[in-house]
Amino acid sequence: MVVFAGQGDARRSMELLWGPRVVAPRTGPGPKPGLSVEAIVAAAIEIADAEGMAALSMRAVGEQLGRTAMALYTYVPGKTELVDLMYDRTLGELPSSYPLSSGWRAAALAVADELWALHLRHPWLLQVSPARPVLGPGEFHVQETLLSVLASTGLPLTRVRWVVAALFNIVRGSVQAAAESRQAAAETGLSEEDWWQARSALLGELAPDLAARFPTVARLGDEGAFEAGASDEPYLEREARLSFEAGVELLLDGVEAAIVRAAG
Amino acid sequence: MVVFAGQGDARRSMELLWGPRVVAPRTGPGPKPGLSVEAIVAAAIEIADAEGMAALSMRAVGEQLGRTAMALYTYVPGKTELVDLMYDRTLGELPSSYPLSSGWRAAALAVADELWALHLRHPWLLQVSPARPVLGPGEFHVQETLLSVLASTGLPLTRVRWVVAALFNIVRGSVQAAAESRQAAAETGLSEEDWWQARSALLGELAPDLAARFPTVARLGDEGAFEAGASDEPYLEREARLSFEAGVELLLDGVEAAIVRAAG
DNA sequence: TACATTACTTTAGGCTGTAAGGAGTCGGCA
DNA sequence: TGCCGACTCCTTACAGCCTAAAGTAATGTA
Repeated sequence: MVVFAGQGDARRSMELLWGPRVVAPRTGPGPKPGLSVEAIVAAAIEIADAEGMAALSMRAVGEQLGRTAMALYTYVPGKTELVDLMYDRTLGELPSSYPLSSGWRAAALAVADELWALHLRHPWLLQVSPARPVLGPGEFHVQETLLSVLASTGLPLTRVRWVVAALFNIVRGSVQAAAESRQAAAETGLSEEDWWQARSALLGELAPDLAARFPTVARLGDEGAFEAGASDEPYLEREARLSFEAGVELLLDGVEAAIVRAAG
Repeated sequence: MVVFAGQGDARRSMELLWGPRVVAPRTGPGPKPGLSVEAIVAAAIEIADAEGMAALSMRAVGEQLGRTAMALYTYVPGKTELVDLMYDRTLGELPSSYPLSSGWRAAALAVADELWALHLRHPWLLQVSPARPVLGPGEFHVQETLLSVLASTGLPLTRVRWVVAALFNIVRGSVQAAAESRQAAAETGLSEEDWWQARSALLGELAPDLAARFPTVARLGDEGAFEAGASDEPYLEREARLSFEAGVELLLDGVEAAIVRAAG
């Protein structure tokens, strides 16, 4: 049940994460490798993007590559490590240069936007990190990017670190809502409005005292917060995006306050 | 593969979430129920608390109650619904009254602390909500609590909503790091320092150009950000707690700025 | 040509959630 | 009293999962 991640496994993982991505062709006996770690990771990412993390099985990845599941174990120690690789490689996609010419705030917003888009392209990322930190180049790359942009505020790095953490959490949290909304719509076939309508009908029936028990939530509903609005964007998804934008702005306001305080 | 959550299932779920928790003793033929939904949920929570979400199987829950896995299906439609119930019941644990006499900021900090503690007591909560919103009383309770406290800032409710979302995300994100740290230590038996030491040794060996590639991260390391410090608290866990506190403060600073802006 | 080495497959075992059908228990009615 | 029907709980079974172990085929070197 409990897997002890021994020294050997840790080394192997780190080698895969940090090692060269194009392996020099082996010289010596034995058949030529038909696959590669990178090909396997790419196939796995493709599956997770298209069908979600639940559909990601070793069999499925093998099939995608015209092999059996067990063939993958020649290249990758196990599924855990494969997922770690997927995660880290994908984080590495984040663009790295953000001009500071328009100020740190604009740059920070740009990184946040890219991070949001990255997570929305690969929503399965959100199901990965419940594991411990992967410590791969991709993860470092994201940290470096965020840290360097926010270090330009002039705040001490030890404080910038917390800003980065909070920003990352806000992005992850809000994009999660958006991703869920997409997935729910795709899986059930129900449009979001239909789903919501069915649910609120049920709520009204099974919890008639809702407004009395949760007055503030009810008031929020009364103020039309949950209306679909005119845009075509699915409502939960728009909701999530707005929450993301507002959260980031709030946080950056807090950073600005900290800068003023430090200067004053 | 794809499960269509039809109308019937939705109704059943909502009934379980919102229905009475002590069921009136049935009158009529048939053996008396030996279990109850609440007993099953409690057993499941116990297992998840003690051994993590991965150890939560229908068989395990049944065993805990002296039954087989299939016995549970008399009370609960399936594992998904059971997890939803666990999630919602646990959120319902959040204390609900936070005096505003010391100001909204103190109250907001208090809620955040309780929410943090709640998640740390039940770290599996973090693996649940990748599903769509449960819409149970516990979830509403948390929303109501946060909303009502932050509504006392005087900001319009539609803006308070984003504050709540951001706050929730910061709590969840930072507590995740703390929970992971605990779990890793428990599973590997390695103390955190040992684990970290082994990893940084590997990093130094496999990625010797780390400082050049990620200068800001390296600078952070140089400034002693990753030192253990004097306290007994495990370092990653302390790190997570500090990140939580700093993130919340930053956010509330942002809220304060918004209040000033609205007033001025 | 024989051998060592490697890629890949097949087989198998122990998990998982849950569908299906059967056994046993009880309340109410004839 | 006897039986029916409802109900709880069980056993069995199946499809899927990850992966250990062993077997097969292909390849380069001695």
